[in-house]
Amino acid sequence: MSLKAPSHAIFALWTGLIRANADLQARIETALQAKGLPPLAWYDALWEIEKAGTEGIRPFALQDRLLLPQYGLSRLIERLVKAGYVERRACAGDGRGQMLHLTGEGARVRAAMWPVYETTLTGAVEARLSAAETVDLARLMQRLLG
Amino acid sequence: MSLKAPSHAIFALWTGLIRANADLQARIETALQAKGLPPLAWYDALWEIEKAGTEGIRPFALQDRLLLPQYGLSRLIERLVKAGYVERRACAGDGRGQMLHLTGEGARVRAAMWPVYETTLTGAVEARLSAAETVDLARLMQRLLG
DNA sequence: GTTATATTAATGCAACTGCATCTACATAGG
DNA sequence: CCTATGTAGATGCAGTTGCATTAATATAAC
Repeated sequence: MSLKAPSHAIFALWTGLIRANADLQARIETALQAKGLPPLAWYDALWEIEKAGTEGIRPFALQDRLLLPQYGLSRLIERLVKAGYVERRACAGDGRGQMLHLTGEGARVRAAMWPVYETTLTGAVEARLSAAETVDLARLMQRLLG
Repeated sequence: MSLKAPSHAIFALWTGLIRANADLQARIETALQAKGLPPLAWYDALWEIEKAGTEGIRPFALQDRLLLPQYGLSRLIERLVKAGYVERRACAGDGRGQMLHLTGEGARVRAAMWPVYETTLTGAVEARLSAAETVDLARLMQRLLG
């Protein structure tokens, strides 16, 4: 039978998690901001909408993927629309709903964000972890998520 | 010489980090809120101030430990003072500064938060990771932090 | 069809955050 | 002493978030 982890190990994990998250997030946001690009949260939304293609996608379907509450998503979409990156279209078959579509400008901005996002993140991780450690850490993190 | 981790492993790590952080944070905040206790951010501040004892502590000294910007800390302290959990006292030798002290009520609330915090966090982690995995994960996270 | 319940999305309001700036005091250089 | 620069902390404002509620439509029960 397995022993329980001592509380201090769990708290070391927890504080490490918080700090690593804050550190990486800050690096990415700073890099994006330095290039005059939108915040990271927009990237994920634009990407999910872009993947939906000509079909479009319903807001409620984005909710789980984006880890946002309903009103948070509603307002994020509102901003994306106002910025001209996303279009709302009526939803055939459900009068309550809407289909979201990426505009050309939205695609352009998403594409511009990607290399900044990617190089900042991989740069920061590779500076500190070997390939093997990265894989191990990713695997353990998945286990932590159940 | 070591190989670079493939980008997908780094992104798996990154999304795992975000989700694990959000998941644990949400559990703790929910548990605290369910007991009518203040948010998690208050705990750390109260605890640091409590550790400072009768000496008290200067706000700028809390900044690094609490991972807050200067104005964020200023306002957190403002709320803690208004709630009656913290006292500001004049700072001998530096007219700009102040010394922060925990009140009895502050200590009581901090103490009430602890078991909720602790059991929620350890419960969530122990449900998914063995002791060995927890230690490994904590160690790798430290490495990620440089 | 009518009523009850559920789902999609938006919104009023208060609290909170980020950014830039400001005030007050401290320290250094002349 | 006086001025210049640095540091501690607060704050105005605009933008964002959380919570609760609302509006509109859909589905289920009768």
